[in-house]
Amino acid sequence: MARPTMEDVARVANVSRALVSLVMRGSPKVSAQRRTAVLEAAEKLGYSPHVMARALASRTSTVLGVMLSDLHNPFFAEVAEGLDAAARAEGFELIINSGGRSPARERRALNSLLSFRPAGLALLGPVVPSSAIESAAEESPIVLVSRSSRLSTVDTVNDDGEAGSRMAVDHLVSLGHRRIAHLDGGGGSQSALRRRGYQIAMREHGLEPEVIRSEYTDAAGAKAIKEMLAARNTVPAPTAIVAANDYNAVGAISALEEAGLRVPQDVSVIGYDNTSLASMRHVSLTTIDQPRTEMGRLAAEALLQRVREDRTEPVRKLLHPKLVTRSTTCSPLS
Amino acid sequence: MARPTMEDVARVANVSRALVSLVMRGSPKVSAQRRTAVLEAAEKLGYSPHVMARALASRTSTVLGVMLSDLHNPFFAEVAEGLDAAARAEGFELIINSGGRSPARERRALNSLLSFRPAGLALLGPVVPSSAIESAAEESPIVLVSRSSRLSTVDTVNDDGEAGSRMAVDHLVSLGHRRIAHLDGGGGSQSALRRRGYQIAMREHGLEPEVIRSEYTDAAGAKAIKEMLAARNTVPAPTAIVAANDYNAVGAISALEEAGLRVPQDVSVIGYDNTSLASMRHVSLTTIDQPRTEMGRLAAEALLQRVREDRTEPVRKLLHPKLVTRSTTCSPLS
DNA sequence: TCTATTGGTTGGAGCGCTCTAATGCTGTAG
DNA sequence: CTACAGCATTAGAGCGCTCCAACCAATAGA
Repeated sequence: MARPTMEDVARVANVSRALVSLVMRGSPKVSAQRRTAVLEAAEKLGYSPHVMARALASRTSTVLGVMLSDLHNPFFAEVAEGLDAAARAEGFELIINSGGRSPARERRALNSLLSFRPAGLALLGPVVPSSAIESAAEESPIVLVSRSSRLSTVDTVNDDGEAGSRMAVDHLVSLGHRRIAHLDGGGGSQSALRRRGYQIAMREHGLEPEVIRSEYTDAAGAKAIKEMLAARNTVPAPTAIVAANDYNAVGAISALEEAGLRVPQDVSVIGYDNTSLASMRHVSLTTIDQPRTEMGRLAAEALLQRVREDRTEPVRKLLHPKLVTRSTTCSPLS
Repeated sequence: MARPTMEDVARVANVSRALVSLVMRGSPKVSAQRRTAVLEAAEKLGYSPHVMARALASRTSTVLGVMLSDLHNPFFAEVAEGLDAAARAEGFELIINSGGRSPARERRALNSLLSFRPAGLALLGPVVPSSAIESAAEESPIVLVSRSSRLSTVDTVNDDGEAGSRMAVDHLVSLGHRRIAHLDGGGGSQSALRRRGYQIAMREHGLEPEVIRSEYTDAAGAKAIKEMLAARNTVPAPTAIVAANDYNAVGAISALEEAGLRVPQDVSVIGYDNTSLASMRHVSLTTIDQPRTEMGRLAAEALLQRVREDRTEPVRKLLHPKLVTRSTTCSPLS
């Protein structure tokens, strides 16, 4: 288990440790002859540099910390993949961590990442209070994904949730729907924006918004629909639903079908995120797509700019969502 | 961004750096008075120890590397959570990494993790050739989850895929099914075992096994079913399907429904893994549950035993799956 | 011929920490 | 009053690396 060190390589290659270091970092000021000698020795010994020692000595880290608020949510997984690709291309390593949707666990995860003294930190959909983000920002550059912030020390990458919701409404209106309800995302990070977009679009079309409180889960979506249907006598049921996100939409669809309503013939449903879930044949959900990989790439870019000190003012990236039409929306019957 | 060091804390607390080190590591041989002085100074400065420096100096790492073969698969996410909880309880940090289901990317991910000189490595469903695992095992203790190995240097944690498949068959037979087909997982890690369990169980019940080649994805499941139905004239269609995993099952269900067959009335379908997907109301899939969190915990335990050198012989954990009955299985109609 | 210059190479200090051995300081026994 | 524990504390070396300044040819310019 004892791995060879630079010293070992130097001895075998008959050069100094400093020269090995230069070769390992790909310095141009090494003769071809020595370079191959070093590389051969390294190869022979199975040497690879010790990242931690390197970080310590160089006082610069090549580690980017990533905290996913939820390891289960495929949305974050895909943002992480975009981040990973971009970071790797620039020679950075990713260390990932999960906060389990709980502020307390997130805070611990955050500290754990910080203890690695990363070059930067990407927080995907964090739910910690912004004071925690602020204090973390004193120790490392930070980029937030799917969460906005007024802090001048952090960058943000978000999709335009307001525009996304408007697209959803526009789509339904163009199909002929008039009674369109919105299941909102409760305290979830982007829910206020999505709700606002929905409300604005409805009013623009001269329609009355109807917001139903919900959460970013399928159980909450089902519950909200059930309660809505129970009140059907007093309030006429909508012919279309703009759900908080894909998970919520799937729950809503289940509840609608259990109540004997067909989707989309009786009620159209539109989700948000375009997670892998939505594209599954069995689900085939019309939804609003966020450019997840691109968001990851932009997050990496923002971080790397700060690391290189190309920039100190905060950057606010706002990406454009787009409508993906599948099988859960159609014109209302009547 | 310059964080305080132990030296800074020592200066403020009017003690030596070594004493601060002792306090930070919770040593009992420090007077209460000095301890509080140090802790106060640390608090005041916002000090927290530098994990990398610590690892370097102590020649022991508190980092466990985790490679998920696929960040999107909720199965691995949950194993990772189990690992995380167990590791954290013992004072270890997790660094996670993804291999994106490609051997080449996995190999890189593996090297990246190794370059942190972790205390141990957990590989969840890896697809790299076992030679890569063998050489990694020379540098760090390794535990494999959802992959078996004959290497005496690595531990493994698996569910009993053979038993799981048998449960699936037994369940269907007890409902009265006789024509039960299996969609297999192709080259996926546990697919051979699941296939074998299916075949053995079928023969035990005096039934003829019918294996249809597929993959661990919903698209593959749908494709396999379509091809099967196209051949219906020659081969009578089965009344029940044992799918390779949940994703595969969901694809299969879509294809069946598109062909006008009802699930479960016309065809029962049973998945494998009991991922969050299966429990979604809209899906409500009968499936075989693997104790994912427990698997993560056992993986962490295996690693930590090796780290502490409590053990050098390999350990092979085999967990018992169990049947979860939901809405996609019932007795055949006739 | 004697400096400059350049390009390759190296020793040594030091990153923030741990760990061993040594130190000072009680308090108790001889 | 000396001796010796026993405990709390500390100096100093060293983990594997980077980086700076110094060094040493070998070549070029005067």
